[in-house]
Amino acid sequence: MRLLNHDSILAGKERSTLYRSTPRTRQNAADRAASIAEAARALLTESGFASATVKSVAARAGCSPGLLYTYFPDRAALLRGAFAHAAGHELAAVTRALEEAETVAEAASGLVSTFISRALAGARLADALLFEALPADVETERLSFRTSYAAAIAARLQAGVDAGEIPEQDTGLTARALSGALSGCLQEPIHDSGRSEFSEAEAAALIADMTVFTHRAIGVSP
Amino acid sequence: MRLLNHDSILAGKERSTLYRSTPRTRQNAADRAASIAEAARALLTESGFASATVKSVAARAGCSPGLLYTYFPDRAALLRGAFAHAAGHELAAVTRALEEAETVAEAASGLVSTFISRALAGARLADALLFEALPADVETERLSFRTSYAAAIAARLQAGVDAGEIPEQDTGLTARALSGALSGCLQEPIHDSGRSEFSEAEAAALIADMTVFTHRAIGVSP
Amino acid sequence: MRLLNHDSILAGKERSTLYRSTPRTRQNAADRAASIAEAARALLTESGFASATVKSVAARAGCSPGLLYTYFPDRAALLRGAFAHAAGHELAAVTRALEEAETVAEAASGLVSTFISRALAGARLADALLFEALPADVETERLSFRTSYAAAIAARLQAGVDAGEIPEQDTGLTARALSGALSGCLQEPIHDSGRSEFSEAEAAALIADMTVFTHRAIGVSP
Amino acid sequence: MRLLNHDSILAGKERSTLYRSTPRTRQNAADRAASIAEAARALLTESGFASATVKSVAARAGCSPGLLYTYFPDRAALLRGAFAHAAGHELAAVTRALEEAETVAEAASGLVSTFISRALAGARLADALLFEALPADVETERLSFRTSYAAAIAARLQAGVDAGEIPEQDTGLTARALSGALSGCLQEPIHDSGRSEFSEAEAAALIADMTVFTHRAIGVSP
DNA sequence: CATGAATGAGGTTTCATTCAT
DNA sequence: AATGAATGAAACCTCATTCAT
Repeated sequence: MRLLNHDSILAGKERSTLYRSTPRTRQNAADRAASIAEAARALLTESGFASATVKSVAARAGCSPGLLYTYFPDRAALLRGAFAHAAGHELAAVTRALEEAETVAEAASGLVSTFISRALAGARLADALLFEALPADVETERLSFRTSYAAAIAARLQAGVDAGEIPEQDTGLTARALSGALSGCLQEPIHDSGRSEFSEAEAAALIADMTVFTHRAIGVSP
Repeated sequence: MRLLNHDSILAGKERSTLYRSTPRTRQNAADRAASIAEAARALLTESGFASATVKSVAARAGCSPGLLYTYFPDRAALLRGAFAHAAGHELAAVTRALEEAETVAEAASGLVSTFISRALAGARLADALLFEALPADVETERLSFRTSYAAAIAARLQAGVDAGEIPEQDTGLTARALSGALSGCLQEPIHDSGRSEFSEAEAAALIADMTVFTHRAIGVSP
Repeated sequence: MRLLNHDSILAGKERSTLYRSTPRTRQNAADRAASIAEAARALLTESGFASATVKSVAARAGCSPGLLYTYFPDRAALLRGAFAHAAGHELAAVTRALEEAETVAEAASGLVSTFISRALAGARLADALLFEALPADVETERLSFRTSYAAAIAARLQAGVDAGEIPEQDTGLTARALSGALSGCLQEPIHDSGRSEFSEAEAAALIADMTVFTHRAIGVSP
Repeated sequence: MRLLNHDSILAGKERSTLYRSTPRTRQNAADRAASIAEAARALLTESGFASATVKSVAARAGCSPGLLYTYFPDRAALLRGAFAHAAGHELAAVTRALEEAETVAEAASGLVSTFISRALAGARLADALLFEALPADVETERLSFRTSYAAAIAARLQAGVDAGEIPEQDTGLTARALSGALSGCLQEPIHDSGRSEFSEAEAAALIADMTVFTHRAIGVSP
């Protein structure tokens, strides 16, 4: 499966440096970059993008604002990096769930339960990833991740179609619709309600209903 | 059916500055407010929210920046008003399509074809309403409209359930998922592709596929 | 006794008018001007100068902002007028007390008790007149009234000197000092404490102490 | 003697922007803050508060407008700081004069001569500190300094009372009245006359007369 | 006389980014 | 490699004043 290379964002800019690039140097640099991205991610998760100013990210990462520009070309790249860092975990979990399933029906179940249960378990992060206002420069990253989700889903659906498990369809379209549907069904509990804790029962009910929706939508025979 | 009262947003602020409220006065005021909201909407549609500064909106509306504050309490309210102005039309069209249909299957078809055909016909506006980054103050309005869409859809679905046309289900959840699915299926053509013109054939194909998706998802028997 | 002509401020600007100036016209005009000044005074008393915008004064006076400029050349004149309107009453009361007294000692007592008791009785107004920040254009009026107070006091003191009741002194200087002292002794109760109600006992104590201060300061033999 | 801590105003805001606080860093920061406050003070003295815009203060201090906000949280704090910077010197001089005197009579003389001679020597500054219109945000600082003057005077008077040098009295009240009297006696020469140069003889005469006033007022036996 | 919508200058404030050290 | 003080462009918003009606 081919994904958009979100990781490239984390690479930041080409670092012109006076120092020869030794393994030690590179390791330190990677550590720094990671600790900065991690600091940004933590701020996002805790209080949203508005609080993630360059200064506050630097403070959180324990370094100066200036140093940050050694690792990221500008603020947008930093925030995209932080977004990708967090969203990448989610995408990986969903991708794993899709790949582990034997049938397309199981894959759909796995997709729904993985997506929803992780979102409810980390509601604050999910809110940031799915619903919060983003700077225009970062919104592109969100849309790019939606595309990646759709691609992962489409690939699995296509395998299902090829295996005759589900009807012929534009699997790309179905996948984009499903990706949107999963997001749409979470707005009320995660964003509107303002809650951040959810019981197992709530999660189970939501997952059950959305699984039915998804199975029907892709044409799994009951 | 009860919708969130988005129109109230257009009312702007309490106009304590108007000393006496004559019909003539009110009409002029309403005209001005509408022309300002329209200018903002045009700017959004053409070049996104970032370009909609108070100054540029005023210039576009042919008045001074200060006058905006007679009709809107602050910039966020102005932009919310512009968003609501545009989004309200779309919501009304969709609501009409839902209400005119006799069966729930027809309602679903109407929903899908109305939503998609209007979006493809006004792709730039649809992009602004559905995908572009919004200031945090305005994003709330987008989410509020999503809720209104879901409410309109849920009401029609529930009627279908009550009439025995579709299976028992949490119609609120199904509606939110569908609302998200419709949005999700448009990202690629409307936002990612960068195109703003679409052929009838393209629209028809998309509508056809999404209608199948929707009918399956809500459980309309084939 | 000659006072600065504070009333001239109330005259506002020369009113060029298309109408012949009949007695009726003049009366109406005077009424309007007075009602506007009164509205401004009321706003000052209730909520200070910051709240006395041209618009709010007009609203309070039941007329349009534009009309206000028929009677006052600009906002500063309006506020000076309102200040003079209120301060003039106080000055008149003090002047009366000074003039009614037979001896300079009684005059001093009358000055102190009139000034303080009126200030405590109308603490909100006194705060505005004595302590609140004023626009630079209006502050001149406050200083001008201080001069008028000093002039009234000086005249009475000079009579006392001439009558041999108190020692030779620069009565102008003594008067200015006393005027400042009266203001100074009220800052704590009227402004700092934030209170607006004072018991008779409090007033009596303050008056008693300040009377002693004043008698000593001007040299009334005990 | 406990004074209100006006110096805290100069501290500006919590400088959370300074990452590590080294002695070198602190000294530089203090220098900058002082140079900005000094620029503001100079502007006030020369042309009043209205001219002390953030931009002009920055220009005078030789830095950018934005930098001011590193040292002061907002414009009002900056102006309060500048006011306190200047007023603090005056208060310190007066306090010193009060403390150096052996008897309460000498203290009163020292108070009067210090206050008046310094005011006449720096008439433009004195005008700004005592009489000029101030923004509401800064006027609070002026009133706070009046309170501090009164406190310093009251403490010395109370010592005089305790030593039996002057009669029993509410020394707090007497002090507030004296503080007001000193201010009141300077309005004519410093503000109304528009002059900024005064001869030794003028100063001596004013001081002599006010010393008599003050001695009488507090009850020093002749 | 009276209205009140319209003007528009100008101030404060934020924060991503740079660069001398 | 690291610092963090300094920059400076923009944006929002207020409100005294005017003028067409």
